[in-house]
Amino acid sequence: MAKAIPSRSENYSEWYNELIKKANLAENSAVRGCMVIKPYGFAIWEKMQRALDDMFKETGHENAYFPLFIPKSFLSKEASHVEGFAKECAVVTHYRLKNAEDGSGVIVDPDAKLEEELIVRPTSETVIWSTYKNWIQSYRDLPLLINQWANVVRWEMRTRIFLRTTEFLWQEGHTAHATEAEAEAETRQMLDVYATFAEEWMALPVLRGHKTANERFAGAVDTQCIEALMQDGKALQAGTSHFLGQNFAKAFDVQFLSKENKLDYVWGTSWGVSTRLMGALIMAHSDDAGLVLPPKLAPIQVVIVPIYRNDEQLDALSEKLKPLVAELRKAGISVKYDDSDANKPGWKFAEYELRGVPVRLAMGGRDLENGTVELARRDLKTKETVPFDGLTERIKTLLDDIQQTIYERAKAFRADNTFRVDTKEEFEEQIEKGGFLLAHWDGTSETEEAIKEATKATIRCIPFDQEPEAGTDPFSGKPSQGRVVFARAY
RNA sequence: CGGGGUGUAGCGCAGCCUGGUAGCGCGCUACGUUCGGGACGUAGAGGUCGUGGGUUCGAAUCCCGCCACCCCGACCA
Repeated sequence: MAKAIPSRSENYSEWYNELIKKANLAENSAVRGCMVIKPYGFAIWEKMQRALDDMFKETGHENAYFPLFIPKSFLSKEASHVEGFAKECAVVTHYRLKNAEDGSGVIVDPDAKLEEELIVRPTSETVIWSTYKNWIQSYRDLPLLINQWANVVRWEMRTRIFLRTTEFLWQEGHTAHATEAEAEAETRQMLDVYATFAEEWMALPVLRGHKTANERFAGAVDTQCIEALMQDGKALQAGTSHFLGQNFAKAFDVQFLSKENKLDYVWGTSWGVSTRLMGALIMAHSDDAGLVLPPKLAPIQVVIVPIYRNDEQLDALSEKLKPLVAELRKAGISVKYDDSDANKPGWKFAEYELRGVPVRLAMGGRDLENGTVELARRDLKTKETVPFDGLTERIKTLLDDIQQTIYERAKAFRADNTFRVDTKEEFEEQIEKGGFLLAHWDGTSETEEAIKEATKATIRCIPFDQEPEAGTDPFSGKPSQGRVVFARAY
């Protein structure tokens, strides 16, 4: 047991950190708060990117790229936007280094001070809207549907690998529309894209809803989000979509001539998901033996382990297994055939469990005689001996089943950890245990703040499917029209 | 930014209190035996003890500064 990780119940954060390291997803870097994403981890991110990118394209978006640096003056054009991000911006002040006179190394050349300082983008609304001003003149230029894949920097006080790093990777969509209704529809459409991606690809059930004013994106009129529940009972915001109204259009003077020859400001949206999704993926499904990956995002879907005593046996197994590898690949399944002599089968079994490979196929001398293989599934940790013939179909079905089972399991977990609470006492007791709390809220920021102060819980969202229900806020005693979702969050 | 903890071989740690030849386990290399749930033997390689100063005949060990990382809180995707 050379590579065991701590259990979730022992220490959830240590389990999370160790799992990421041991499964070769990522590691901390020489730079504070920044991570190195390792090949295995990046392969998962690439699969996420691919799936999302396809969905963006299907909904009519195009990719582009805008600069890493933002002139300081841009950021201050939208008042609430700058207020939201000012505290966490990295600033470039100089453009040259030189050797120190005393030979102690390189120093910043004081003569190379930038006239206008540059901000490393914490998000790109400002630089993009300053560009849109030039791109948009007429209603014929609209809608403008752009996405970019990029890195951003937010100087956070406390970082946590994948969940909150100083630099992270993401995509940010930025669209401009002729009408308010169209921009609102776009905001909702992209949130639904995220929800579909989370549920169908990540096997992660999510709640969809609006953020409260407190939790809203700096510069947005409305922020919509998908919220997921992690195994430790904490909530995680997995994606956001913002209706920007005409805020950025006005800040950057982006106007267009309508069909009626009237000049008006365009309506905007922006939406994003980040490498934080990796954290969500890990925390939602994995267990004490390691990662559990949904087949649709697993870099390796099937690992094949031959069990042999000598070269002759390996040759005999390979002769049987290599055509299977080819057949599985032809069926679009990613397969690793691990015939390396470096480790014993038992070691390999543990290793691939740690790395979350959904299906393991083992074949030894006995199987060869019987025309069978051993098929093991990572999600349930069960295994069965099955006929060699018809394996490709069987594995395809199995992968689908695993994808479904992981999703259902996460959904059941969420159902078991969602509670309707009606009194302050119930609320305070339950929030300590974790989970989503459905409680009445009087709609005021003051009460929301007070609840956060008292319980560390925030309103994760006002669900789209909120049922109208008369009640009273358990904290303020004031009337409420419906329940919102509270939780402690990452 | 507050509170706590840790920095010694690739990884995990002991040694520090009480200064005196830098150690253990895993991993790594070679060879042999093994191989159906994290194998074993033999022989090896590998460390300016985070960093800068100080005390001392002598510092991983004592003193001061700095840096980094982790955990817990306040801010955030």
